[in-house]
Amino acid sequence: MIVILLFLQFLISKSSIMDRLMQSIKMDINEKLYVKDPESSTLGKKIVEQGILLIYEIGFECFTFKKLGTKIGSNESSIYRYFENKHKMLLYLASWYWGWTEYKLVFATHSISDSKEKLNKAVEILAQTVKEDKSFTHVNEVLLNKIVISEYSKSYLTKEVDNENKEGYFTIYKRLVDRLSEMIAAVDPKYPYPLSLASMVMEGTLHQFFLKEHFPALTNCNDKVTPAEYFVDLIFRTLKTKPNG
Amino acid sequence: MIVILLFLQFLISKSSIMDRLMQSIKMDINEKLYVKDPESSTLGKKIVEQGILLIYEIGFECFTFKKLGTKIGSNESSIYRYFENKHKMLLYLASWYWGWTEYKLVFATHSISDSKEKLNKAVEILAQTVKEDKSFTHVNEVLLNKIVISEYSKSYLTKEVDNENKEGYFTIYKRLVDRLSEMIAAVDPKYPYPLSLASMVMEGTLHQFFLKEHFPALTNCNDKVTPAEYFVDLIFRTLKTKPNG
DNA sequence: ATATTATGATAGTAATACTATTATTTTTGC
DNA sequence: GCAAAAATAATAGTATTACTATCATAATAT
Repeated sequence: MIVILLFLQFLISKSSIMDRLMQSIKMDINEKLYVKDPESSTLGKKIVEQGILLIYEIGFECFTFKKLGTKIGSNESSIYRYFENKHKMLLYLASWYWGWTEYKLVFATHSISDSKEKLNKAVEILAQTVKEDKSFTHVNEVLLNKIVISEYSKSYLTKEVDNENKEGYFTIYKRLVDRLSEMIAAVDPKYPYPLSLASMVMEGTLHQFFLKEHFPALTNCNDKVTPAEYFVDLIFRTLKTKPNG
Repeated sequence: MIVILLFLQFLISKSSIMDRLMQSIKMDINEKLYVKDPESSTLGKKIVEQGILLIYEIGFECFTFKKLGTKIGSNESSIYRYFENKHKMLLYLASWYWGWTEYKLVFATHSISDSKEKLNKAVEILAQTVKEDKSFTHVNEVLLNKIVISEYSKSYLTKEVDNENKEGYFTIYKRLVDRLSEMIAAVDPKYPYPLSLASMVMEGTLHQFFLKEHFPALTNCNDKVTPAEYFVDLIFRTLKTKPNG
């Protein structure tokens, strides 16, 4: 009996509820990032789905709408009716990713009242490896996570950042940094750099994953030590406290 | 009398010796990064000098050898005789920058025996704002620093990283991370993540400078709080000790 | 003074990053 | 079931990029 109950609980916590929730969610992405909402048609979803695969395969630099057109058996010009250019498409995909991450974060932390436990959970969510693709949607989150690791910086390291920031293209990401910053401040209201610590964790996580893959000599993260462990440890050392203590 | 002595000491520490040393230094940059050594001719130096200005002005994406040719009144094809392509040129400039930083780091820390003081100094050097251009060379370090902040990530976030890493294009940067990591380990040999902490500081510094400029709402660094202060504080909190104590 | 080397000028190619126009499907509303 | 509307595909065209190749000329070294 208890075995069955535990198994049920496992199912609920690990999969069902969360997954169903995620499937019914429509990401709230800045409308200026697309010409026509890719969620509104089959072709649009195909563009996003196969776009993710192609960017993952050949990298953002080599990725072109022409190649994507060939891959999906569609015309280049049709893709231009959904996205102005590949930069906007990257911003769109990034917003999708951070929106998805935000849902996971909010879902996993909202019911936690203890501020340390909450922060601990938040960092685990933000720095966790996206392992399985449980989605029934057209978005492969595992690959999208890898794209974000390798390409996200390129979306803001441009001469147009300030304008694009004003247009609200980075809103979701900024809100995530802010949420994390608030959780840090809740644990230690006297810590003077909650924003910098939060933005550093967000960006540093992607970087540590990248190093683990391409510069293993520059990180202590590996098969046994996850970026999440490193950052949880870092945060609680910095705030001179322990996750639970 | 004491005033004069103090003034002399100020001059030596702040400027003369260091500057002269730097001017006579030839950066030890991987030879595969250029076709012909730009240090070996007037045109080569001009390409580097004006290249830095142009990349700073229009950003790496918009930067082309044709535009640089026009700027220096030289032919596009002549630039190709120095660098294979703009990506290699970026790697070259980055190597120059990290080589220069390494000199500053080694010079400023080698005589410090106290490990905490040494680490403190190292972080200050790595995270310091490059304010003045004291150089008599063709390289404008202030602008190069800004280029590194905005463009360095693009030099390794590519599909070719692993090959280029094998070719040794990132050697100097890696050595810097290693040096910092060693200094961290010297202060706290039991700290389990010295490499991750070091690589995070190196990368995080650039990121905090970028945020300060373009996303001030995501950082506590500003006119009064420098990234150096934030990172020194972070490191010594993490290692559960103080810079001098 | 001449051979060598460096630089400049010109031309050319394939690919990129689009825009515009027209044709053909597909969808939908009645 | 049909016409109108909307979506997609096909084609063509432009300016720019990222080169390569060749040849001419200028600078320098012996």
